[in-house]
Amino acid sequence: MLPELKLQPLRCVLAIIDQGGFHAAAKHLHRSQPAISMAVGELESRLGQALFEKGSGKARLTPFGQWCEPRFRELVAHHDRLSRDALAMASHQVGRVDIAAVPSVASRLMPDILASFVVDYPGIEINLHDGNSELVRSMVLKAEVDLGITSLWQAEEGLDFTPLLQDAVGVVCRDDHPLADCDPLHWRELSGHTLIRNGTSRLLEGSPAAGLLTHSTLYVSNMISLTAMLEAGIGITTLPRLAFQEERRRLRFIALAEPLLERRIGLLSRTGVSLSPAAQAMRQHVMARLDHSRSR
Amino acid sequence: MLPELKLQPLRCVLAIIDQGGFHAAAKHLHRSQPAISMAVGELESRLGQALFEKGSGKARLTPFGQWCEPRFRELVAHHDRLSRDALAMASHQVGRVDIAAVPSVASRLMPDILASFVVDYPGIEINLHDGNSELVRSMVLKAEVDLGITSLWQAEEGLDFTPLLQDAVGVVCRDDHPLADCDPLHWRELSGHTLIRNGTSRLLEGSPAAGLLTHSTLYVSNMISLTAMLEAGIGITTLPRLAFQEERRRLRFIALAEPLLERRIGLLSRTGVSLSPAAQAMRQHVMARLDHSRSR
DNA sequence: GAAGCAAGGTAAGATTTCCTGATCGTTTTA
DNA sequence: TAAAACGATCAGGAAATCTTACCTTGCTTC
Repeated sequence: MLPELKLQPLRCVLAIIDQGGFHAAAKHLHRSQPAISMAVGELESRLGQALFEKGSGKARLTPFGQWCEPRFRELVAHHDRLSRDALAMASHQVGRVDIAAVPSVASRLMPDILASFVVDYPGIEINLHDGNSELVRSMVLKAEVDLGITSLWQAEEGLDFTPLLQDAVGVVCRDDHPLADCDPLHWRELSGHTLIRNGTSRLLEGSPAAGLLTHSTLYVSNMISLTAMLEAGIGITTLPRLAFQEERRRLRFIALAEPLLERRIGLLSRTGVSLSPAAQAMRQHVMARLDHSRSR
Repeated sequence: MLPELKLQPLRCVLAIIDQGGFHAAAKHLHRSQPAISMAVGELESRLGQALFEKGSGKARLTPFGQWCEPRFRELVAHHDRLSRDALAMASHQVGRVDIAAVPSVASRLMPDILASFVVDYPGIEINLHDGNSELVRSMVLKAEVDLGITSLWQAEEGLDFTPLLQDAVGVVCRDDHPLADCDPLHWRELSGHTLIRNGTSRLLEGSPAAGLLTHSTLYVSNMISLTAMLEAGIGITTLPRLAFQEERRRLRFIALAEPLLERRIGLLSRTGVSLSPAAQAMRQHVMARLDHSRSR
């Protein structure tokens, strides 16, 4: 019913108009002149009306051609805009990526990573959320974010986990604490000290040190509160190294040698759906940066 | 640089989405399933990103595909709209035609002609101007109208004249005038009577009756004024039959037998530029109608 | 759990589309 | 009046595109 107006003949018509003739249009489009002639002829027969005046030496539009010209121009422009946008989207020049990361990663690793990312991909909009690993997991699962950076307790249906780095658990205490100079540290040396649990304490579960948790009566989830309590000398806590704020002068981080507890931090994404081009770029960038930083 | 997004593959993508699978889309588009597969594959490689998830049994969009879908739909819709509009324009279903006609034609012939035209072409907008033959000529020449219906004194560069009908000049007088019952009439019988000239009087120029004009001291261009003066018995005038308002009971039209003066009324259009589709339809319609009315 | 079915992908051949090079008629230019 | 430029036409060939036939995979069914 409707004739299919291919874009190439429309471009021919516009080129003839703009360049002022069939020959000029042919040169401009890198085609031979007969190709232009035939494309226009085909289009005209499809529409049932001539676009250019016949018989006269020069190429001049018919009234119908004049009516068509701006509309052809519009359609071609629309196509070109879409083509450009789609290509930009596909080639990671524009787009949007939503990431969720646990606070330690968000504050310690992401600044550098994102700083270099925005240099490489200045057109991509980035949204960074932070929350505990459970929140990150659920945001990825519900597709609220494209990527998560977190530790995963166990493999799960629908989630793909790519390990990035190992983060060793250690003890944090004030610099005047009796433990402050014991390095390396065995878990048994902790017994008898006041242990403040926090969101990462479940890393101890299943290890020989798990028993320490049962004797702890303090639980603080907020990192700022926790730091303040440690600085006040109220007790000690366990933290992965990445979660320890090194700029706290009065606090010490002492690696736990026995047992050696590590959380595996990695990239979390949904299986099944592939990533948006922007998210692909981000994923690749994160992996490259962390591989790079690990190797040096 | 920019990839050429052909419309057919875009239609394939939309059909797959709408029909829920490659096979269904193939049936819907009357193609074989591999054709769909290959078209999509071609498009994906052109964009550098997959539109559909690979490996899974069903056809599901990637995030990039979801981004593309509404845009593809828009572009295809834009194309279809243009295709439909252009076809409607080309096939005289819509459009606009501007006509100028001399008053006699505009009031005596055009009503019937336009009445049947709007039945055949309900979508075409018509603009009818009227004015004396000089104005009609100039409007056509300046492309202010597509067509003119008038008498033309002489052929002119840039104007194409197609005769439609002959309009005999006669004398108009009140029914109690001495000439009222003289039929046929010779121009010499007019001498001695008060002659009121009007816009059509120049038809007498170059004829044996031209001398009458020099003895006339009255000129009235407005037809209503002229009619009133004739009905008041002030004098007589000459008019083409078409310009004579037959519904004036007190006025008579007497054909001039010697000399037989006729104006040729015809279609005026510009040479060089072809007519808009709507004007083509109008031109054809006018010619058909007047041929028809002349033959009966 | 093997058979059957339906999904999409792949390969080879045929068809259509599209482009090129040569040539012609007409119009404009020198 | 000759020369040049423009657009149309034709035959041949290259490229895209479609079809038929067959394969692989995943799910259903008995």
